[in-house]
Amino acid sequence: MEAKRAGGRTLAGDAYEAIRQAIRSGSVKPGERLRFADLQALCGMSVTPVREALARLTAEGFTVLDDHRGYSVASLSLSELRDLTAARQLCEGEALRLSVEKGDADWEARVIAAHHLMARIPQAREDIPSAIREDWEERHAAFHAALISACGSPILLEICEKLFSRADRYRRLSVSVSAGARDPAAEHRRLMELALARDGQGAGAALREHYGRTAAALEGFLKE
Amino acid sequence: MEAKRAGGRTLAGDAYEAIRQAIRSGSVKPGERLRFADLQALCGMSVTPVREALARLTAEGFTVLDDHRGYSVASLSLSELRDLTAARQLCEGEALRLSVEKGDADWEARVIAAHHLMARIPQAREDIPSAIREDWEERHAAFHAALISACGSPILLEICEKLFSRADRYRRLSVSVSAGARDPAAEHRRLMELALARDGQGAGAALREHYGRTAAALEGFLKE
DNA sequence: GAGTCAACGATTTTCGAAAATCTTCCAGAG
DNA sequence: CTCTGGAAGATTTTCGAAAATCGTTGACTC
Repeated sequence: MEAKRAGGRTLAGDAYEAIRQAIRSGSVKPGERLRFADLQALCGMSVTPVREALARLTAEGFTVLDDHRGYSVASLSLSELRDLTAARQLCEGEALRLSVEKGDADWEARVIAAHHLMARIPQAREDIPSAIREDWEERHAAFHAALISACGSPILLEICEKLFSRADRYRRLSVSVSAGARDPAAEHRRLMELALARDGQGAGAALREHYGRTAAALEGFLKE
Repeated sequence: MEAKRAGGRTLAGDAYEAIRQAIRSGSVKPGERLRFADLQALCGMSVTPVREALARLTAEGFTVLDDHRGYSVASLSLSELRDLTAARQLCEGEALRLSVEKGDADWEARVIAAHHLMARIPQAREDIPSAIREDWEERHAAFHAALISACGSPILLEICEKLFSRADRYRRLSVSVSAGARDPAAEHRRLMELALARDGQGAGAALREHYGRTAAALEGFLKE
């Protein structure tokens, strides 16, 4: 959704990555308050770039701002998970349908390549089977992005990307809760096959079901 | 989508309002570069709150950021209008369908009240018929927000609000281009009647057509 | 004992200048 | 004449401290 930072263009970009990583990995917990003093120590910089990073994270739903009370990590809840799932089913389902309809041979190649990269490595870490592998998560995001990449709507793509990254923390929970109970590899393969077979309706339905299962695996594990 | 600022909670909030207003009113043009020196003079404050305001505006699509080259006003284009229209038809159409399905008597009252307030004043200014009245635009936004307010999905509401405000600049153009050619009052009334009659499909279709007409009125007027 | 209010401590928010970066422009070589 | 190199100027980005604000504590009144 924004300019890609190779890792050192601006300090604000670095701070964004660092804080985002701290939130995703769980080293700062949902609902926890984020003090500027701590974040400055963590990122090794002054307050200004940290402030800009938090502004971006807030726009993406990772943090929340209370005037004069500062920022804190957004909470996780069952109701937000349901809401997020429904929104993703609507937006990404439609984007996939459009993409299947409009995609050319380049798009097919992108989908196949992304799927191959993702299928090549296991989802969970070998040392901690309840934890997700960072590189798998990256390739997983790339696969879903590739699927909808031919939809022709930058705005829809931006919405989908935001929703996808916002669902990231729930996805991690899902892996640790339902380790081995599902077969995500099969679901992804089926998704790809339907898309390449130009079955837009079927692919959309499979995607919605795919997301529905992830959400269902977390029902009962989250309160409220 | 964020905490409401009564007008003086933080300077950053004031800067956000001021710059947003400058962009919407057209006193800074699409594509134009926004220098911090100018904005500081405009807002009467230091660089820090201006920077935060621009971060928020960028998240909402009003401005764009190039690393080390600063911010500039987002351009208008025919392709973005089409994209925006399609996204709004998808998201707001679904939100309206859900709202009609779930809305209670309070929701009905909110819709009727919001429509009454909007219908009570003319859309265009009396002195400059090609310019939109600020208070009408406010009530127009409130009416559309009321229609979908019972959809039960905070995330979908946030997306719709962002898309609606992002379409604001196109809407102003539409008024100046097609002054008198359409009858938006009738469209709004029909929309309300279908919603109150609990015709979710019909209301959704009417909304999509409503947006389609606004977009069509601008075809040929925008290049690219 | 309950309630009010002022002062304190912690934290955010803002400032004004310094540092870093990009763009432009001009001189000099090929 | 065109292209490369580099210094000057303009602008963004970052810093460290000052100002403003919020929550709390504790004394004081009723």
